[in-house]
Amino acid sequence: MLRREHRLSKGREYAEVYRAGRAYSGGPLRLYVSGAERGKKAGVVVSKKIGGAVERNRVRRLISEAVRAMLPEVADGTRLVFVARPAARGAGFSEVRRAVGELLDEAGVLACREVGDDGR
RNA sequence: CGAGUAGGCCGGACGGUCGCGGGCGCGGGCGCCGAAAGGUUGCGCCCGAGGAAAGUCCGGGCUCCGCAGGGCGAGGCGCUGGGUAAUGCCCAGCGGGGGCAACCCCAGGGAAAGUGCCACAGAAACGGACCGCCGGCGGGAAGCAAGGGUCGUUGCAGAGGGACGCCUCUAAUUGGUGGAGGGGACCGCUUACAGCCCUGGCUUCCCGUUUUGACCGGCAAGGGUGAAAAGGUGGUGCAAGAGACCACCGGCGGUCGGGCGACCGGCCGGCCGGGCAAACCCCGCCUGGAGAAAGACCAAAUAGGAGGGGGAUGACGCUGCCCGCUGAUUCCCUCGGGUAUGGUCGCUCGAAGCGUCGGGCAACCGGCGCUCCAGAUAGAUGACCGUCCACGACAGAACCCGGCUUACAGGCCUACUCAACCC
RNA sequence: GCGCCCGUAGCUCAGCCCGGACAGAGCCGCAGACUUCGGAUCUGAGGGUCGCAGGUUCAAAUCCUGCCGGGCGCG
Repeated sequence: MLRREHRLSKGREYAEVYRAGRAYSGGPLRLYVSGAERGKKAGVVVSKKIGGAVERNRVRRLISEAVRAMLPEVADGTRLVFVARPAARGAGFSEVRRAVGELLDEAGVLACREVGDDGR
């Protein structure tokens, strides 16, 4: 799980990303991206279509862990919302991490590449 | 060793690196976010989902409704005694049912308070009489008509269909067995007349010699129907019968004894009474409403507005109705706006857990000692690596407890029963 | 966190309250008739664990209890 300062906390913030942001889909996930003045925040949405509480927690934790590992590479002033699609049911960590990386790359939010590979 | 019954326990383990939520301690406030309230850091130590956290089916605590009131209604529960904060839960027993047994199952009050229902069949579904049996009213044989029953998933008959390596005739053939007629097991349809049995009647004959009608009276055993038929079985008895009487059994009433009680046992009386209350109902007991988005506090207030209607002749609320209580910048509807206005508390120490001693058959209760064991708020348990095994099921707290129900890979322990064999 | 409703033929529904013996209707599909063929029409047959499991009752789609699945509403 991300630190609290890097989480989206209000329903209003999610609605803002949905309304003003762009959407990208790939594999088991869908990503909404919008900008902000400062800070980096991300949220994860897993609906009941995925399964029971245990399975939903499992999917959300895998996504959070993948995002946490890549967060230093994300540009400042970014709002992210990941939505799990039905294919995410029962996915492994490596699969989720690859999907998160591809979506972030496609969205063009990995601005701090020049920092180097010590970012993780 | 095998088959089984009951109860209880565990729910992958260990180590390392990175990461998340909370508590405590120590650096110190600045800075930062915010309109404000308030929030936000680093290091160290400790803690961090379940037996069902689930379903939300019961019962409570807690909070608010001024109190938690009375009556009606509605709902729930229903053998007895106990346990408990309380229960529809648990324990011990009683009664009934099942199992060779250990043991298991049961919404298990009232059917002489009343109403209702019991299809079809049957005379009749609760105070009944169809066929019958007996008496009044002798017996036998033959015939005739009648009533009832049965045969009957049948026979005879009728029209139809019809297997067939069947029969006859015809001689039809474009590389292929035709056409016509007959026989025919069998199949369903129609017919319900006949046959057989029982009952009484009429006629004739014979014996006998008071009266005669498908009548009157008595009876409820038997037949038959049904899930169920008016206590059961056997006997006595009688015109035929019957708890009319007798024995045993079952039920009911009384009484005596045992038990706190449900109930059990003995004796006496006497035979009276179908089932359904998870049908209405009667009796007894229980239940005020809303729910953590409960509720309290802080900050900001153009985050509140417009129109219509009701309201001190009592709105709204406590409650579905009445009484009683409360007592108003309020309540209801429509339109447009907004999308929990922001934050802190409530928030985890509790009918708590573990150990031990004592009481109790047990559920459980009491004493003493020790322990602190999630508390998030878009919501904390994850990723990677290594080792081991039986290769990991069902499944995630959201105010808190006690139960019930449901889901579940695999494993362990204890007690008991039955059967076979060995000593 | 509360409250309510529904599961019956392939589909849409009756029947349930007040239990009774073949569980019905329409549509679709199938077969036959009509037609040169098809449509329409007519005729016929088939198709059901009444969501699941227990219980009450002589008897359960119907009554009771517990589950499963689906849907709706309130704050």
